[in-house]
Amino acid sequence: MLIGEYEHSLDAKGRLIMPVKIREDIGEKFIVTKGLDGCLFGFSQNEWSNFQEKLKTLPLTNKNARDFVRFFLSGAIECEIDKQGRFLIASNLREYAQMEKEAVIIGVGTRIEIWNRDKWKAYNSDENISADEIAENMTMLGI
Amino acid sequence: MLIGEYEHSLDAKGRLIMPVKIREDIGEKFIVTKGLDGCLFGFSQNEWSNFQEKLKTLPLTNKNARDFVRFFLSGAIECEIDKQGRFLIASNLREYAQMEKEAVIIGVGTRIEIWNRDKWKAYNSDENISADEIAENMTMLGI
DNA sequence: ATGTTCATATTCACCGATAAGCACTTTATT
DNA sequence: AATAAAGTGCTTATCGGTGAATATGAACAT
Repeated sequence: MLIGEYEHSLDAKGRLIMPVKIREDIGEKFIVTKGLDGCLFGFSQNEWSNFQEKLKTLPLTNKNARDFVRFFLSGAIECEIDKQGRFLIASNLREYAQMEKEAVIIGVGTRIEIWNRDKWKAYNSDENISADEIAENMTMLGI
Repeated sequence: MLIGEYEHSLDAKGRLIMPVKIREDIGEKFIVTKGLDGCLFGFSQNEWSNFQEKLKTLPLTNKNARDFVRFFLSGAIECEIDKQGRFLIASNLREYAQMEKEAVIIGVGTRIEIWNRDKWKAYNSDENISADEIAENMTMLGI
């Protein structure tokens, strides 16, 4: 189960440290894709396989399905954690998520998310996310 | 599994670099044909057989199906990757996909797609691809 | 407080992938 | 046969990815 929030910085070549506490769970090789709200998603090999299987079932003839599959697969890259615990974020993904220097990695159960630090702060502080609202939604979900 | 997005440029003769990460998967010889949404499709020999098999199952009595089959088969050409990792895109296919200089190759699971860079950017613009729709699809797939 | 260890940050050097230019070969056209 | 156009192959330069070395800083033990 991936949890926690970790702040780190990209080096000049666009590499990022994978926090030790996550490294074990996500594995040495993992998949990074474009995510929602301007972040990147990171999946362990296992989680990614599940996801892929589901994508395979979608029909080529349906435009909506093509869009969906293109979004995730074209945006996906396999990353490998090097001896020093870093991984390279491909330049198109860096661009998509507007990553420059300061980054935040958060654990979200089945995946991690990689954010531009400022965007993450904004996303949280913004009345975007209020604890009350979250609690309300939880009730709706029967938690 | 073919994934990722790679930006490269055609040389004066219409040749394109095949990204290293794709080269292995797609094989030295592969099939390029007209694709949907204005791009070109590229299949490994194996995936091309699968694809052909699927086309065969379509009912020839249906005009729509006949058109569909003709579209893919008539445009198909076998390409070979040269020692320097490039392949030539036949001129009729180049014309079809409006390839001039800047190209994008994306991996989409069982095939690659080759796009005119600008068309790909336009396709990915906000007006075309909405995060809400993607999120909705994710929910439907239980991701 | 001091020293030790481990995680993260930063810098540098090297190598391979790609871009670009050019020359040669083959095919088509006149 | 001469010329043009398209296709193929080689060479060089540049840039990004990769690995190594070192520095910084936090956590922990003595």
